[in-house]
Amino acid sequence: MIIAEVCVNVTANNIVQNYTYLVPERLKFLSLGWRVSIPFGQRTTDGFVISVREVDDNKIFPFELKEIYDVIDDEAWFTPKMISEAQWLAEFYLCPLSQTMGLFMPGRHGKKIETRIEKIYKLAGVYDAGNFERAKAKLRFLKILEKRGELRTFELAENKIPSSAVKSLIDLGLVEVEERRVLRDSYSKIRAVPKSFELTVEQVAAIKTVEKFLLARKFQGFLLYGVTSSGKTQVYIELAKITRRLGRRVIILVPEIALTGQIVSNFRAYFSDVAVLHSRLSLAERSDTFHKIRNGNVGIVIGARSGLFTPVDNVGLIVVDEEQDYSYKQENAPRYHARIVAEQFAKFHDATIVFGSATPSLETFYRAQQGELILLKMPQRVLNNPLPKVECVDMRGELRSGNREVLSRDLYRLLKKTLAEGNQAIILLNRRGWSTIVMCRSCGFVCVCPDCGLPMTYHADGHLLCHHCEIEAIPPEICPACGSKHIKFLGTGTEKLERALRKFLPDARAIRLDRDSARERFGHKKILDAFAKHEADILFGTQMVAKGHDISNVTTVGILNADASLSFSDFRAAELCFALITQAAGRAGRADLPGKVIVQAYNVNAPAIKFGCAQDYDKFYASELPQREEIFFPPFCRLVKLIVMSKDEAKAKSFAKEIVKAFKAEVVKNSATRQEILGPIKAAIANLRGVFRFAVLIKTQDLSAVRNFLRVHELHKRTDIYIDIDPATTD
DNA sequence: AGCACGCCGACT
DNA sequence: GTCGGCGTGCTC
Repeated sequence: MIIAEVCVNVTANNIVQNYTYLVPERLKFLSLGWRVSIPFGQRTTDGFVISVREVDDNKIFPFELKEIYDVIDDEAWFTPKMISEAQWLAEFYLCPLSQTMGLFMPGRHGKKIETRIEKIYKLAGVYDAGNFERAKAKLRFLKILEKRGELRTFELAENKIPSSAVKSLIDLGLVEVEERRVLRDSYSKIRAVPKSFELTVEQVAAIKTVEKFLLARKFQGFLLYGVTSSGKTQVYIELAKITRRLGRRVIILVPEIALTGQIVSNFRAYFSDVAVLHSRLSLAERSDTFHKIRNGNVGIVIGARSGLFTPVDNVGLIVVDEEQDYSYKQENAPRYHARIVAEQFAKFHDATIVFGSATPSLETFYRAQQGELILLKMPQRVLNNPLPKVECVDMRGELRSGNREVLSRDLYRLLKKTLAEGNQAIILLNRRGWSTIVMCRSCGFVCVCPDCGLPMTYHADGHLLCHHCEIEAIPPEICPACGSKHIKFLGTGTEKLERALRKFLPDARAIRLDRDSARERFGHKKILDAFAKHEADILFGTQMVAKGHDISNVTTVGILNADASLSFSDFRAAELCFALITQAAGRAGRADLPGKVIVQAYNVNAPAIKFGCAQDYDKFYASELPQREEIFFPPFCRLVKLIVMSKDEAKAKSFAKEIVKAFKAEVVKNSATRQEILGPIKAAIANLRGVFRFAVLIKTQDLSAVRNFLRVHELHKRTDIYIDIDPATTD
């Protein structure tokens, strides 16, 4: 008899092993990678075949074998490579295999996705026109087929050919039908023409260095550290060309959907076999794209972090663009970081990996300094565009001189000048909504989300909105805590900025780009396209405005509340702040139109602001690194965050304390390398829907020792703990 | 995760 | 006496 090891697709931390099923005779073609529907306990669910083998009919199992019901797809969904990658992910992130296998599917559960089939009609024999003198439609159909070779279903109507004519010609054997699968692809229309230009000396040098390793087909990592507009994309394209010439494939990762448009059209100008993958595609589209990749018809996969999880094989090059970007981190389980995963996958493929950034993460730059990654520098902008001039405005000074507005006087004047000259401006304010905090002036009460406890943002539509849970509430007129009427709306979001722009620059055409204004599918693209076509003078909004687009008329960039993020206790706050300023500033100016940037901040002496304004990454890095070393944080250690949950606050806390105690006794004491454990502290979201949450932070130089500890105590199997390896935040 | 089994409180 | 609360344990 034939039995199969099946990974059962139920999301439960305590189901870690695979289950054995009997393969019925009619499914004996089954092999590894097929998705199947199976009985499991009292219900039916889906599962993934991990292996199939023949065993003796008399073999007895310590449990009752059940039969696989059926297959889900028409072909094996997972390739062997996908399965081994999923297995590695499950080991690394300490989560069930079913969860990591799920990353490689278009939806959470294996559901058959209907394929779209179209019929192709072809001439099947020689016809005698004389027989069709009175059958005009039939004759027309035959003539078109003769001329064009084939006709597709939707073209029948265009040519006014009735289905009756088609049917009778098929019956006569003069026309044959072929069914062909249609592959849906909403990016198929994007195309661009290669621009003619010469590569810079730095670009050529970078390409030559990487080329050697591409040819050797050995794993090697690179950091392409190039200032904004230094032409990193063109380097990726040239490297992709080399990789394709070697017959190998390419994965390009970009942080967000908003970015993919630009890079997709850049690549489409050079390659015809580009597939695009990100989480906003429809299930059907994703499924079709997988089919195309599985059958080897794709040479280049461009995607957000989920672009890693496709059937693409024989990969020679992986690019992680804007590697410092935190949208590479998945916040829900499995909590992977695409930068880490990409590097491991590159090793599996003996591929070259290139991390690209103008403001590398401290982790990556440190690795380059240590020689783990080869550093490729591109300090010059293409066409020798000068970097824009950056001026920092101290908003405390503005306040003192009586300006309580959102815009400083300098920025206001600069905007007026920019518009008068017919140029465009970008303004970054990294908070959406109207007021970022609603507070009682009498007692200090702050309106918080009933679900997660984080402060709620007031929106211009009159609602309070939790930016974490998307829950809406009505702002109170009197304080629910003390009954006072002094409710104040504090802090500035993009909606309040919008009013300020309309008030002070009434003639300017300004469009807002944030999650609210770009909610619809391809919403970002519409707004950015409109701005690129100069249908607006000012583009303002959250960090989306700073990312991945080049608009040549932009001469002015304003960054408001640049230091707002510095008030968070997060150890990465300075790094994120610096990166955002540099990125936004990089949007300004071109060769004949020098750019100007105004950074508004309260704490103008903070290194992130100072070096951000100087656009000096090296100095920022030099000032930040020793501090990280002193407090023992990445890049000097790896972080593992545990969140312990319970409806009983005391229980959660005491359990978290037990973990800390055990870790100190078993790991910190016995380890040859440095390990620390902090906490428990109340998590940033201290209570989620009645469940109390405590955070424990492990700082380690030996991840596998930590993993081992968690496994020994079976903490990864528990439903009341979650484990986050390389977390984005520490609480 | 689900679903069943099991052991204690308030109802026709 | 039973209906149903959710704690515990298992699923090939």
